[in-house]
Amino acid sequence: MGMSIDRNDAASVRDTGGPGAPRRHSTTQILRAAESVFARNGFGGSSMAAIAEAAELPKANLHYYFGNKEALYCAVLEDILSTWLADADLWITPERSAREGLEGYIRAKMQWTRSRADASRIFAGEMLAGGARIRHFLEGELRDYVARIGAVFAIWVANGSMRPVSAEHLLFCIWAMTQSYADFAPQMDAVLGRPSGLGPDDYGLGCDTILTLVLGGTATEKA
Amino acid sequence: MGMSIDRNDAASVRDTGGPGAPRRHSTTQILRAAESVFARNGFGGSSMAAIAEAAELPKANLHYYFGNKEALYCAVLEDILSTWLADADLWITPERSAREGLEGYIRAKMQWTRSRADASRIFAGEMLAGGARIRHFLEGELRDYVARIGAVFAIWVANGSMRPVSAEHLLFCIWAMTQSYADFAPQMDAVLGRPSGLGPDDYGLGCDTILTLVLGGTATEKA
DNA sequence: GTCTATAGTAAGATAGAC
DNA sequence: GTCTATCTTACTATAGAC
Repeated sequence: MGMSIDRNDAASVRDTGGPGAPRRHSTTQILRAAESVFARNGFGGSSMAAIAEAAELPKANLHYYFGNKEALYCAVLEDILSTWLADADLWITPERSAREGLEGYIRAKMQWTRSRADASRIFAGEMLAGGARIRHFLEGELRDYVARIGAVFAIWVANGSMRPVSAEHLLFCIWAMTQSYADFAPQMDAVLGRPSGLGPDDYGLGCDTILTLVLGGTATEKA
Repeated sequence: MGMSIDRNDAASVRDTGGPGAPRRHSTTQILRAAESVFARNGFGGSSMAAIAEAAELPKANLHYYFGNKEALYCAVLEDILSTWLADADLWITPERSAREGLEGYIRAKMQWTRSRADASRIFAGEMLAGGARIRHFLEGELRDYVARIGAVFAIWVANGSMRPVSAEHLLFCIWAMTQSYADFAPQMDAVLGRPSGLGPDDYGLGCDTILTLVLGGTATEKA
């Protein structure tokens, strides 16, 4: 009467790398396809059939692995949120100066936006929809994260390397600017005349512009 | 064999204020409801039934006035785009200093975001979806608008009231920051602990933060 | 575990009475 | 012009063969 390892229940299978490998392959394939489809069409605008086609898998497999559309969408969201909070604890520390910390954080956020553009779009779409499905994240982890960063900002202000600003609103601004390079990409492509998307130089100039604003607006000469 | 004025074709009826009044009332009602529903659910996630219910009108009336869902959505978009370009020509002028012009422009954009939050969300949603329906706007009017503003920025740089920055990227940043106060409202509500939405003080502090960044990063002492 | 076939439902759109 | 009833399609989800 030990635990059955191979029963037909999606949640129970261990990711051992052996028998779980095909499952891992399928779920990864599905999650990847779902991220791409949800990013463009939002939750309501995406069909399970479209995701199945993008994943090159029969429609029924999606239900086998994730149950229903809502659960699949939430799985995609969870995957995104798990990477969203990275980088701050690395860069926003009392040991660094405001200038050094903010620059590192902004560059890291910009890199996240570039490497995970669809994730950024799904996050934005969920916000437009009211954010009900990530309430626990917004009011819990994210709020704590902002408080933690705010505490470091306060230290930077105290030791004179940062001008006093609202930590919350400064972060809102940084997130808005960096993520807009994914969320509003069509606008930028059109204005800059890049029919096939922005290139490294565009992201570089965009990042420099954000740094100019944030450092110019917050860092002191001492920073 | 003259033109028939009162035939049952939606496009042919003049908006004279007399017989056209009920039509105007219905179309306004529908557009208002559609803006609210599309803002939250995107194009694909919104149903004609939901819009009809919000407009307190039978579903068939929507098709009578707008033909189909796509046309209704585009009508909403057109209405939004027609107000999006306002304010720049008023504030971004060579006669003003960089500081004065940018501050006026940013305050106006922030006011637009507050008064037309759903419009901002629909614009964002269309961008997430790829922006195919507003290509002509992005590549035409918007691009010209950016070029016009860029010319004034160049003058400001030349007369020493502005530090050299990329006009395009600076505008991207300003739009991203101001519009995020509508698009990402749930995030801000959660982080700031405002269950019933941001208040005037929050928008004031947000606007001040944006001004600190933009003016601190671009305006010279001379501005 | 994988896939085909299908049940059940919701959506866009229209016909036709009033 | 307005609204009810309905047609047709597309979607979510599942049953059941393999």
